[in-house]
Amino acid sequence: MPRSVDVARLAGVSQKTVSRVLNNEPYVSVEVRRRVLSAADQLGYRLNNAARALASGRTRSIGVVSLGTALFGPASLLIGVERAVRDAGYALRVVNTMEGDSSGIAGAVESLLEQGVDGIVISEPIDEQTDEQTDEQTEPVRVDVPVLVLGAPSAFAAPRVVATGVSTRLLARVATEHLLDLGHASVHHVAGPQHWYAARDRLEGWRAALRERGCHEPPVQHGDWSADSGYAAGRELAGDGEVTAVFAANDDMAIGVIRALVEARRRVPEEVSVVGFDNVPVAAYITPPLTTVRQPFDAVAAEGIKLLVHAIEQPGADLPTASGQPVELVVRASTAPPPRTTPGRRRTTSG
Amino acid sequence: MPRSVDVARLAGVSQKTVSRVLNNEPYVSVEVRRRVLSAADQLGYRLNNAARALASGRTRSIGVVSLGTALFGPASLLIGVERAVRDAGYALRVVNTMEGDSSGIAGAVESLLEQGVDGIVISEPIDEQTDEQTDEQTEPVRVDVPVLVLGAPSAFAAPRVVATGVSTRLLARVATEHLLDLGHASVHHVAGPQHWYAARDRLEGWRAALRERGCHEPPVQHGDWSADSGYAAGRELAGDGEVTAVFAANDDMAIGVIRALVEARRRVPEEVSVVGFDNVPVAAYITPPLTTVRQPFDAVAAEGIKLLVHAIEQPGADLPTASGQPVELVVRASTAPPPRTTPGRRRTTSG
DNA sequence: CTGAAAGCGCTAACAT
DNA sequence: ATGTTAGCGCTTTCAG
Repeated sequence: MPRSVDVARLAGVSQKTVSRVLNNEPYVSVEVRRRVLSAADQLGYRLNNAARALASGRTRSIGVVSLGTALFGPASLLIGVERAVRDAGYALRVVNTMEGDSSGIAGAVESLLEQGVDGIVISEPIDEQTDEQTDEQTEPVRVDVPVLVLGAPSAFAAPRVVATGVSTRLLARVATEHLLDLGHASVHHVAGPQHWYAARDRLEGWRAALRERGCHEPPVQHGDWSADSGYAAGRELAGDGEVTAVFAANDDMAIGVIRALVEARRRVPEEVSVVGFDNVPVAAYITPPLTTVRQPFDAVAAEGIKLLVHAIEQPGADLPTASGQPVELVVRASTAPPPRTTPGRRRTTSG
Repeated sequence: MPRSVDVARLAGVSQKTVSRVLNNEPYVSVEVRRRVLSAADQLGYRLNNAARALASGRTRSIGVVSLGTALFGPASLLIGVERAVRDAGYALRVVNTMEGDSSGIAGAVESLLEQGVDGIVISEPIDEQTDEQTDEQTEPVRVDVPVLVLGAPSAFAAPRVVATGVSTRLLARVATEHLLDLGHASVHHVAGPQHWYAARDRLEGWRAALRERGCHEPPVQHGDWSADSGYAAGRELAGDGEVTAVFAANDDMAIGVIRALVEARRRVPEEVSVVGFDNVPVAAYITPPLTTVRQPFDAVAAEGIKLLVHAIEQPGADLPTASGQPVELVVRASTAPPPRTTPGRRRTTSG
């Protein structure tokens, strides 16, 4: 493996000059730069990042703590993060925390810190297990690099938390209002697992919309993001004659709900409208095509990483460019006005 | 930041002994080990990986070149890879190659090599652009670490390629045979983009099944994995009265196909059967529930990483434990026997 | 079982 | 605009 001294020798310059060229530092003549580059190329020279990191104290890498799930949301967010990190000239290191992991986020952060990262992204964190027995005096990790928390405020206590993701509450609200605007008396909700901030956030958005319109708040169905759980919730809902509109916290659950309704001979959208969340690629092609709201994952990731990199490179004041992403409701065929009912003659199931 | 000498001082031992303890090297008395560990804990000591890498020449990290897509297959594979890598005690670095990337895989590999990785995983590679103008004398990257290619043989020329992923051909074959077994005269295929090895592989599996049974091979429809493209293919297929069975190269496209058929008033599965590929989580909940084949992503990733780590740690002979994964066809409601037709009276659309 | 010395390949400060 | 001198914090010999 050729080292920078080898390049220097071949180019007839000092080793430091090679370093200058490779780091695009100023004060290098064009001629020398050319010679160095050519020598490096000729030798097939590759910079040794470990040495660079050791000497400079910076690794030029960012670590991300992500959920080990192929769910559309987390997966899309990770892709956005990788792209943004790479564009910023950093390398990406990934640690997944499986749900129910004992060490959890703290352990993942610890391992990233040990690897040496200049910044950390915590993507869509879920609440730590606060079981009594797990609490073996877990002293909080000492985090000395900036941390970007994507999708949950205050989920991680660290000195340098730079941004605390997007609120999907507004999106949930828009989804709910869409149904209300169609004339539905109220909207049922199939929520995600409540130890996910994203799930709680959407639930609150739904609740807020209902309150503002003075609508009755029906009991919440709880799912785990899977179509499977949506199906289970849908079976409950299908038995309730009051249900005319359902907002599911993600598209997969919405698909499960629709399936349950269809099996129960409740027509979608004629009898029951369903709205999802995410706009997964197949949303437009299921039957009926699903009305949903699109999440701007790439934009969120890009903006977050911009902030994080800023915090890494200029540890001064940070710019809270909370440039609100546009809300995009995608209306398809799964939503419609409620079935006509003569007021007063409406059959009620609730006691 | 405390260093290992600080720990040594506090524990009253030499710095080398600290190193021994932290690396679980033998020949350290229990008492000394305890003292060192306690001192390290007390100081909040964290090993510096850059220094370790510089001194040892190994980074204990593995790099993965992945596609920047949230498609179920690639995303699932990445998760499996992360898990396996972590279980093996390595860190994971990720570089995505966006489709149509000019530098492509070679560039991604180069950047991983510069970061310093002990091994490289190339996940589901697509063919490099072989356009004339892109061929600017791209000298092949000099790769001096073992490489694991997941999902495509010989896609990357390197001295130490250890394994060359699973063949999905067999799975495609099983899917096709399922339709043939139901009594269909032939099976149409909606293929993935042909610069993906996975797509070609499945196409060949389909073709092999047809050939073996002496079936006529209808023209192939080409998609890009999206439900959108499946829908377009489905519209073509819907217009052809001969079509009674369709095998799509992934579930998303299958969903698109079904949508197109439904819109064209061709009933699934009564008139046309559809089989997908992957067993995405919603497959069971669309209408009709989709028959598909499951891919064992986790097992594939685990086995591949096992091989890679072996190649890294014992650069001797490698064990080709090609322990074939079990094939799993998931039969649901989207497939059924073909509609009854009186021989000779069948309406034909083709000229 | 434990320790001392010698780097790993680079960047950071200070020359020149 | 370029070169010199010190380390960065570990692991690796090699001695005890």
